[in-house]
Amino acid sequence: MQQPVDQIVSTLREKGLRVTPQRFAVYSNLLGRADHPTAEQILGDLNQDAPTSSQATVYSSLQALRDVGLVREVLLEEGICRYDANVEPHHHFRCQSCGAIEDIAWEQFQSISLSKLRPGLKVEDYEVTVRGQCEACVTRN
Amino acid sequence: MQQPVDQIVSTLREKGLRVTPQRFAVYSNLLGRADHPTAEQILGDLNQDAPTSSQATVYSSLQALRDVGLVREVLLEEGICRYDANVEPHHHFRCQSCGAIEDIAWEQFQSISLSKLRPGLKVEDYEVTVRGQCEACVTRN
DNA sequence: TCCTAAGTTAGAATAATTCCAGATTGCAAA
DNA sequence: TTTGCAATCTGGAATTATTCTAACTTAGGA
Repeated sequence: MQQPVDQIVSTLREKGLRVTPQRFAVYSNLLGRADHPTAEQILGDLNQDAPTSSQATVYSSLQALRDVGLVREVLLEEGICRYDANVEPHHHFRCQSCGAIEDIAWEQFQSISLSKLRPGLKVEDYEVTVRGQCEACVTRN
Repeated sequence: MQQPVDQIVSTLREKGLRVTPQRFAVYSNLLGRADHPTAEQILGDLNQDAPTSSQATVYSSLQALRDVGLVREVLLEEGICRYDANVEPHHHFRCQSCGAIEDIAWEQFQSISLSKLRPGLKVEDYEVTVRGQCEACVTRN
């Protein structure tokens, strides 16, 4: 998941975003983690050692990244908006016990047929959310 | 979708909830509409003519109803939590243009096979979210 | 190097939801 | 039918997540 600095910089440039230290840090942080953090968690991460970004900046960076399609939001819990730098189509699993979120490969549900949906609807995208218990929680109980 | 008063009352009782005018009103309102309102919309509805419920009560009623499985939340937009009294399994379609939300019958995606998911995961539930444009918006453009 | 539109900031504002502590009430049992 | 009380309701304050504002800073093209 780790990408070299140069590559991140050029990805941002390609999308027409100016590369600021804050914006770079937000995107880079998101690329470097497998979980799906909230804006708050990213902010905490970035400012862990020394203050580098204000909260308004983290929010606006995330919005900018989302607008150009480098980041997508993941809505699985009430009132909690998480972010994901993996924009390859994929689905999500959420553990009802511990809250852990895992990616599910797109191919899992490739069989889905949208053909029988009410005619007139123009489908652009779809996503499957699976809920249950993760391996750790299953064995624990 | 409209249910007789007695039936709503006994449904609530069966779930072990006390039947208060406020709780009844929230559930009844939700049963009577096809859309997926927010807590705020329900509150506005109930207090349209005369004040009947405080906002704290609407929130807590929704929580109580959700806890016993009479209502489920629908998370399709960032920061917006909607409620749905249709707890029969079904999926959702959301129009990216006008924001309209439609139910999709469960059978549409019954073909989904969860067998190939990472072993160890215990699946309890899943839901498909489809995004695109509704008929009205397609024809408008 | 300079210029300026884009980005950043702290702090205030807004919005959604929850908390609180006292008043009320549904309903089970007498 | 009354009664007792735990569950529920209430307004207002508190909390949390997010956005706005207006002044300051800066990335990067010319």
